[in-house]
Amino acid sequence: MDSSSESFQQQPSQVYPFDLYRSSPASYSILSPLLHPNSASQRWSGYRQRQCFFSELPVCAEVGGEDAEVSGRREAAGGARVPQYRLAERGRGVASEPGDWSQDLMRVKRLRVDSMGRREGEMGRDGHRGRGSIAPMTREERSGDERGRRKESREERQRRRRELKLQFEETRGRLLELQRKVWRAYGEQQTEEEKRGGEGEDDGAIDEVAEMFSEGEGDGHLTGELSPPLCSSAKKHECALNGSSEVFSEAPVDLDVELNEGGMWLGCSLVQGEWESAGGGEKFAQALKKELANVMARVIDRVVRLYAADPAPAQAAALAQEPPTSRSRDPNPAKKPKPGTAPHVVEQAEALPLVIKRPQDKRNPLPEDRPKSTLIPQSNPSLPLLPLLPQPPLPTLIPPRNKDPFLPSCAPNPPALPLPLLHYTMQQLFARSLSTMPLHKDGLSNEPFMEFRSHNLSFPPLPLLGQLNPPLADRGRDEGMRAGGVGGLDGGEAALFLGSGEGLSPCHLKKAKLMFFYTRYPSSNTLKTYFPDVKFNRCVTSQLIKWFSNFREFFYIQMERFARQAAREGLAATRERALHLSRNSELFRILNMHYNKSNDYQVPERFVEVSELALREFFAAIQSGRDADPCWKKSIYKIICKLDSPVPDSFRLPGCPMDPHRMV
DNA sequence: GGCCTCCCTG
DNA sequence: CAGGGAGGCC
Repeated sequence: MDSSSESFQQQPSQVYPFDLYRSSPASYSILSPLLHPNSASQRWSGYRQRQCFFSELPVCAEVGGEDAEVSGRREAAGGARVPQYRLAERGRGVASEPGDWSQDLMRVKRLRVDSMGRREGEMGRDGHRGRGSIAPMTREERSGDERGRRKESREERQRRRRELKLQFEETRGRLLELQRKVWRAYGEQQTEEEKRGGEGEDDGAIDEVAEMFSEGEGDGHLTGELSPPLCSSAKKHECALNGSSEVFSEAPVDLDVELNEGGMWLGCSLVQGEWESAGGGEKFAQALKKELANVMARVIDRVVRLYAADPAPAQAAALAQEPPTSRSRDPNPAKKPKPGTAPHVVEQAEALPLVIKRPQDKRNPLPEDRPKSTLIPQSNPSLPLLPLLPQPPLPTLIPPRNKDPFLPSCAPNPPALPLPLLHYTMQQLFARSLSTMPLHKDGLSNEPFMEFRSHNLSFPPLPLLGQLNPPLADRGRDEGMRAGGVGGLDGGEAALFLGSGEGLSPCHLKKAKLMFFYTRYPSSNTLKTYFPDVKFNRCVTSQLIKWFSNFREFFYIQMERFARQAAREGLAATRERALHLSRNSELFRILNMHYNKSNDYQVPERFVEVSELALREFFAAIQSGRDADPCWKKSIYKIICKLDSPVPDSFRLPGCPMDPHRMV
């Protein structure tokens, strides 16, 4: 198709676009780790490690007083327990990144020691100031009172800090939970993909996700080794944007130092002076709240945007994950169609009375052409998003695609739905299902849809729906069209998205139409073979048979119409031209429009031949006056029904086969 | 009778 | 495209 896969070949250094743990932990906000589950699983592992050993540490602020070495050992001990937490380690883990981890440990220790030193220094200064500013002999009593008050207020502050840290922990826990869900939803297969990525295959996908997440973000956090622990310029900007720059005018002290004993990371939203002073806790809480709100909004926004994004680049990225397959699309070389000769037909909505129909069905079923922006719901307009906060590099909150084989088998032509999830076409989902479907050995690799598969594999695994709303998603899978709803979808939308499993969907209709290119008279057994994802009963079978009956009807009507038109032509040359069915002819255009409305499948040459034969038969019958006989068409039907050709094996798979030549 | 197809109609 | 009637075939 194109060289898209090459364009996603990454240098090793590019594999981890966010490079989270090469920067000082102090350069990230408290939520940075939550936002950085890594585009690579090892980053996730690393993050989990940190989560482990940080959560193990006491929340109490006084931890900072403990011996750094002891603290280090505790960290190490926490780290040793990592494996049970690692979600995505599978074949990759700490061992693959021992350097980074130990470096991080050292950094943490160093920061902690710095913090202690700084604190002691300040306490010393305070004490000195106190001794110097208060006359030791003459104001002894007042000094005692003041000390008492100070002690009281300090205890109060410490109490507040503990409370705040507890709140921090709680919030962080929730975010972690959310992140885990998203991670599970989006798949934990990064490791496997990464392995293949060693051959440079899937870096593009990772990078694509990375790009998506880092888009519009400040790049200050992407700079490599050991960012300065204090506010970078970007962070100062962040402070300013947080409205705290004028309030916290002191030299900023990274709160990581203050808080990391509690297992938290916090950026430079606050400076130590304010934090320590009376009311600083309140400000701190406000700033924290703000940041949490921002980050939550962005997380949601990013997740939504990921699914709303135009699948094209994602597809391209995903292509690289699939082994290349043959470009030949027809098992029978004699029937191999010529590419690119069919006129483009504008996509239209279809009237599908028997098929589960939603009001949206009347709209354009292929939302690809719609502007992205309309597909991206603003998660919360009231929440400040990207512009308000120069963000740390956004993480691959959603890990790369899952290989979950248990996907709904049919992804119907998606109606234009507000939820970007439906942005993914049935073709994409169909292609996805390929990887897990048992296939006929012969011919499949030559199927058009196999080629499509090799070029279109970017879509989130449907288990995401299960994560978002497991019961409903399951219902959708189990009950097909009768799904009650998924996420923000209503029942029908969910059903359309989730595919069938039982009833017939627009996807099946489309597939049936494409099958008509090969077989005009399919037996019910044939239909069962080629609609494996349909639960056949009498009703469904008749409906499918009825579809083909309607297809034939339309076909023969057109043949008769054009045959009569040719018969009216006076000149033999004109007539001959009219009876030749080229891919540029009006008749072909009409047929293609009817059976291949989206024009994403190349009409097989065999169908063109059969159509022309039918046209000539009709013409001959009309010319000879046989059409006077009420049964004159039957002989033609007999001829045509013998011209059925085998349906490509790709149609045996659930979903809709796609012609790669049509892919843009 | 069951199934299939055609034909007509909406 | 669906519903339904008519006719043919097994």
